[in-house]
Amino acid sequence: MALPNGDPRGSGRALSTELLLHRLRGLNPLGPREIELVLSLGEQPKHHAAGTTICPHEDGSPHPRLIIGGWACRPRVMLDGRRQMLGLLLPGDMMGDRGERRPLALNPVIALTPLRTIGVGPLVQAVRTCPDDYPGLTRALTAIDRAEETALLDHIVRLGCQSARQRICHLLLELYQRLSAIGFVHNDAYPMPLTQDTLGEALGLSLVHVNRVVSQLRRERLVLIRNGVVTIEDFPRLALLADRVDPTREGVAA
Amino acid sequence: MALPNGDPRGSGRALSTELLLHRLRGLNPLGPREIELVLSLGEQPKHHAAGTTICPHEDGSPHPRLIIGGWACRPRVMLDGRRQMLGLLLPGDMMGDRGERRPLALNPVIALTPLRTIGVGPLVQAVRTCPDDYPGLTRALTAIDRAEETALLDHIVRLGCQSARQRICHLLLELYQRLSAIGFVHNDAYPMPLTQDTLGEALGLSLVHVNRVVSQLRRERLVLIRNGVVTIEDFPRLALLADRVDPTREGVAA
DNA sequence: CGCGAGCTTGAGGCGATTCAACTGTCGTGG
DNA sequence: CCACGACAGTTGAATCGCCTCAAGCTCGCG
Repeated sequence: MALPNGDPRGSGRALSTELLLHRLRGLNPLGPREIELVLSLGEQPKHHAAGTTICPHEDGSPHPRLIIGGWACRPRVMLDGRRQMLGLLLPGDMMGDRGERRPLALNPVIALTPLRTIGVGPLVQAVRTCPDDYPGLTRALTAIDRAEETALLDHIVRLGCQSARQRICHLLLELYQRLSAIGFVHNDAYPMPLTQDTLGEALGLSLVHVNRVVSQLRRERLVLIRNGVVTIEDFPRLALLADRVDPTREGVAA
Repeated sequence: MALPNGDPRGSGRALSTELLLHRLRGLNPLGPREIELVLSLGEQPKHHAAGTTICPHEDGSPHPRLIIGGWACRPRVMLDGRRQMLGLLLPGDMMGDRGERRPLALNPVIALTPLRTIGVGPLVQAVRTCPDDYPGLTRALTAIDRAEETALLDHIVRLGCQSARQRICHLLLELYQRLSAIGFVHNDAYPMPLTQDTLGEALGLSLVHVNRVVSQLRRERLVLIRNGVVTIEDFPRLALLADRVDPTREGVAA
């Protein structure tokens, strides 16, 4: 059940395709032929150092890759040099060309931690040309697309009409849900390698203010962020404050 | 070349399919078979009063519709009753189901002006089942999808890291470009039926502040907004201020 | 040991919000 | 015909959230 953590070291091609398969099956059940296809691809995994730009999409189409381990972001750079994150990428997310439909894919992706990815070009290609042969994979890839856009919409809500407190809580809850789906949450806690600076770039806040709000949330025992680990301490209050209902967690609170 | 204006009255089925065809051809050249398909659909146009919610997507999938005339928006309602616009819809934009790929389509659409739409369910269906038969239409629909996501990304940039001044200018330029593509711009001016209130809901600003900034922009002779008409008075300065480069207008300035 | 990256804290200022009142312009009905 | 309300825009005053500048802190690491 538990998935190896995000550590990008410790590898082997076999393990990588296993991880890919695990992710896809988590999205949608796959038939034997589909499992066969995934495992037979043998696309070599790649490692990227933190800070590397991976997907500049200068000329041709960079083949789509799926993140196996580590975190990344999609920054948009403004004239004055400031950056606005369009989104955060976690294990199981995709980057690169997806058939001309996603301008999001044209934006650069930068590794925030050491990153491990695996090429899924042939897989995407196969599914695109004959989707009827791979119904489960088709739905799995569609689910990834959908999740990506859902994240964009949530991001707009945060930036558009929430206070710094709300934005931070809202994002932490989103991360909770996304990481929970891929087995990174244990005891209401999950790893969070983002610096407060990067958090600010994602949320449209200054480093200083992020710090103040985060430490206040800690004092109020709502969330605890320490040593790269986020611990949700009061789920109901947090969800209420952030104006975000977790669909997977209806009525869990006493 | 010029397109009839956004007035939703003045109708007839024939004219509506003509408009639909015009929009699609503006996106991508179509072959005779494709033109035939579009004109043969005969989907009845609908009128919606301003303020109407059109696409609540409660139960089944509301068939996709294309906007022929008028403006609409996609609001997301928060707990405290405030609204955040996820986007603005202009003539030529689409709403409703698009094959499970777009969570954006699940959000309600509300008419901001009297609105005229035409159903494109069969068309989308035909293109989806055998895209190879309608390459031009396929590309046209893809272009609509792409434009939608591009707008989302621009929206994030505005909300995330721009001042009120910049946000307003940035949005006005986006509208300029989108309306220009469908023939609504004449002499650097275009119709803009949004109230300052709605503008604020889109940009994450208060009505009062929108007003102040808009009137300052007017005093500085950058843009003029009056009687529902926006006139761009100083393009280069505006683009620089908004940190938005218009790809269709490179080097036009003296 | 000293350095750098990330985190923390204080002081001051600006941008945007809220509350409130006032204007102008419609369409409606007495 | 004018009174009326509804609606959009305008303006002022006070407040607050967040930003910037500026130091100082605490680690881990060469």
